[in-house]
Amino acid sequence: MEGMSTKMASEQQAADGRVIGARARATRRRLLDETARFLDSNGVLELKVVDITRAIGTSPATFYQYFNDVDDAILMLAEEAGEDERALVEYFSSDWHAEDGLESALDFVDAYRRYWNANRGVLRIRNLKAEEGDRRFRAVRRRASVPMVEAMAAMVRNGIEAGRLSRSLDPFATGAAMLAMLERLLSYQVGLGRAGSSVSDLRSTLATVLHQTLAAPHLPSAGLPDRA
Amino acid sequence: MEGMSTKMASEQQAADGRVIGARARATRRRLLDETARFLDSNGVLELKVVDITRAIGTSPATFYQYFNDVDDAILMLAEEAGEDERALVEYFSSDWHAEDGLESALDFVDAYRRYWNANRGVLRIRNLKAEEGDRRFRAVRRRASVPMVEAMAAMVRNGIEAGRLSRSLDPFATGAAMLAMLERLLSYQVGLGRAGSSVSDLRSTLATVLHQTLAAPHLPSAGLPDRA
DNA sequence: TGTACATCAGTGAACGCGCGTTCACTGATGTAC
DNA sequence: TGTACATCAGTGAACGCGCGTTCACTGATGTAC
Repeated sequence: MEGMSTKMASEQQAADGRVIGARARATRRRLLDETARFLDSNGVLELKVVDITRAIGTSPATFYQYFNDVDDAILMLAEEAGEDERALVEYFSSDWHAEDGLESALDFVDAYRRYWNANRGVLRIRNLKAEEGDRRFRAVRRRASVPMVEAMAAMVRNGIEAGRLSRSLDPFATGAAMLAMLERLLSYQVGLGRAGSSVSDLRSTLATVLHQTLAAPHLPSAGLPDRA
Repeated sequence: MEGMSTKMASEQQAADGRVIGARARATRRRLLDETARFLDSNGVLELKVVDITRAIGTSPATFYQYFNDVDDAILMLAEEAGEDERALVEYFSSDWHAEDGLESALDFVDAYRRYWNANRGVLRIRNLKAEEGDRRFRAVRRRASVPMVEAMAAMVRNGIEAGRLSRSLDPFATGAAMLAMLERLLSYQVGLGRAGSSVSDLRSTLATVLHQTLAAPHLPSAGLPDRA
């Protein structure tokens, strides 16, 4: 349980602590990838070590050379996904108030969608476990999302100080709300399609909401009175 | 499988189709309630019929008199929750453009929070199953959320026609996005608390985002130019 | 360059727990007369 | 009002599948000389 250095532990050691070579590392990778594939297609509720290992033509015993149990493997996948998620902060370094601010928002939405689609199975279970109170998954999720939430919070803070945004927004909560919207809505997707909203409707809607919530541009008709 | 009238099936028959009396109905209720309690506290992943039945001092065999399996029970709980969810549309009948529009939004947020907290365990698994592709859970969720999403979509449609809202919003997708934000953010709650946003920050943030996205009031400083 | 030995990597086959599920039964409630 | 019988409701105890997990082993790769 103790004794693993957190950083990159996933790439250095077997479950018994022994250092592993290149061949072993490849096997471990295949196991992780296959686990992710199963999470994408079949879901958590019927995830079985036997299936995973058989699918890549290896034996269940092999799995236990690298992971203590399935959760262990999933946690590592979640950590990897987290690294990709953290990388998304870069999309908040451009100036969303500029003329082409909505473009920046669209770029971010697209990047987030790619990220989500590449990791949906893993993220689904990460979030479930986190919500069910698993401390390890809580921690992984927090580490992944805080940077992005903070970046959005900073924009809101600026906006409030500049008088562009309502003081009834809490910066951090606003960031979290925006992230929540993205996460959840992307997991709908299919259902939405049936209801008549295309992927591009979704895309521009998300970008618009993000943009106006975080950067408060003028609306096309800003300054019109509410209807009487 | 076939042959059950959808409406109120949960209150009329045992798993074998036999009509049941008052005593049986009470037992069934206790089973459902206990299932919900387990979903709240322990989560889906370790839900066991034996535990549920033992907790209310009855036998696993009893469970199977009323439900084909655990999913069956959960589906019924999800249907019940759905009825409560549908009832929330009423909060969109008041005029969110009125002077006290933000109050309307706050009322809705509070109601939604009560709803969510009363059903979090069930909703969590309903959404998970729906996302993993289970048709029955998909259907239950759709029936529950479409009315609310439609109500919000209608507000957006009005707003766009009146020139108050951006044309880059797709009405239905916007409604879905707002619902997504609520659902997901409420399941965070705990994590947010630790990060320094209180429940009341959360409340006013959600209400503000909803209000400005759906009803586009003037902002405190509407009409100011973007910063140069 | 070849041989012996050490270490790394992988696995077949079985064990056994835990749980879903069922069956044959007991007990409770209702009803006819 | 009491008794007999029918139906409803509940359950103890066991069966057995499916899966996680392990152990003792084989095969592959690396290294010393």
